[in-house]
Amino acid sequence: MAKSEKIPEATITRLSIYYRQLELLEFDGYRMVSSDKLAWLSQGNPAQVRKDLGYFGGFGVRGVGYDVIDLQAQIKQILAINRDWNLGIVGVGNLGSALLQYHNFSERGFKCVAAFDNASDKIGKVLPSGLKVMDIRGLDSAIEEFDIEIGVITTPPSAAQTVANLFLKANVNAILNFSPTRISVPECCLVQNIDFSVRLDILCYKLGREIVN
Amino acid sequence: MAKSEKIPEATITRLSIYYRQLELLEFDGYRMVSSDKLAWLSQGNPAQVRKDLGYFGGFGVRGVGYDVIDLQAQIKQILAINRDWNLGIVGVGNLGSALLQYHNFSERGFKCVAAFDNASDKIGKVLPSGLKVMDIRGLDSAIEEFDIEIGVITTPPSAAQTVANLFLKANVNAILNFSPTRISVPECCLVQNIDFSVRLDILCYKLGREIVN
DNA sequence: CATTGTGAACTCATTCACAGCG
DNA sequence: CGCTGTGAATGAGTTCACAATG
Repeated sequence: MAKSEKIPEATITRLSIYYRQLELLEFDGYRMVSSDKLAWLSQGNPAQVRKDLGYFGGFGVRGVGYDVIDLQAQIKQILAINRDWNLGIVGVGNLGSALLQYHNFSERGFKCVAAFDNASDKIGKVLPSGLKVMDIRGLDSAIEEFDIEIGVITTPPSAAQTVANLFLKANVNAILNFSPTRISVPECCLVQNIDFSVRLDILCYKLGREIVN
Repeated sequence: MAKSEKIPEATITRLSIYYRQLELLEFDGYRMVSSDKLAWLSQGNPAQVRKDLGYFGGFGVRGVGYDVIDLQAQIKQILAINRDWNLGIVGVGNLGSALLQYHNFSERGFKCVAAFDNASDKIGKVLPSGLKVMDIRGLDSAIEEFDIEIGVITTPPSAAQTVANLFLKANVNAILNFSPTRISVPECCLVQNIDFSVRLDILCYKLGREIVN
């Protein structure tokens, strides 16, 4: 019952996954779902589903399950995705460009409101979305103007720390870092790393083991 | 000493990160590094560094540290990234196209050797890399021809499971899944998910908490 | 009576602390 | 003497098992 126990980050990850399954369930016309079914769909364990949800309150009905619509609303509220968030992307290379057009972001309320680069041949270019690439030197004022809340780094690794510092100076203290390096930031700043090659390395490690064994 | 203890996946993740720092250390001219320094660079704990490395053998010299070059070689061997791996990418949208040109992959020995889509306006198109987009219906034979070992899914979520099944049928049992959905595969198949919006949801959750508290 | 909610048990991962060694 | 390697201690996260209940 919303006891302020420490909540594992893995729980938050799973809530996000449950949420997606709930969308599909609603689409398929389900009104209620059991922890058993939700766990199965999310490739998890029913006890875990109940415990995860239990951290935030008793959303279920004993003997029946969880209301598909209601639980979506609850999770949206918990994850604070019941509103839009403004993203600013730094680094308009291949990956940055892809993210700027990525439907999955806009559909889910993540709005790319500004794009920055330091290369003169990119600055001023108008992207397919209609957004004009801005000079990184204007980051500070743009953050205020566009109310950017989350910074996205899609630069080469050598520039990542510099960009992070710029975000920090401009009071953006949530960063999604796609560059394959760890940036160092003060306690107050939230970072999520998405490092493709670490993921590939893990696959290779396991593939390597398999072949050996 | 290579005791076949169970090794945490987190250890593998960290090895990948240590490896990157070792590259930088070598570049900066360092010959030796202590667990203390490597931990600091990798934003971890020195005891953890030693334990992680200890799972695979005693690579260090007491009183001195680890040889920067030698440790790189050891980690490459452990992660099985001391050779190239062939990737096949399915879904030549924004993200897929970005990955196909992503330098970080090719530099690290991950070779995109084939690209597939099901949209007739994409099939046959020649990508900047020189690769020609193939019809997904030719996946099976292409996998053999190009010796594809790792399948990359960059399709919309609705197609992800279908693509995964195609990979499985063609005996590709390592998948990097960028679609924001969980695919279900048999035990023998390795999957790594890279789900951008889950990462963003985590940031939002924490941002939401901060504002409240 | 099926299914939730949750303390207790358990499993897995991290950190400590120090013996071992170059 | 300094730093590694590692068993032991701690801490975190998951699963069990069952009482509570609509």
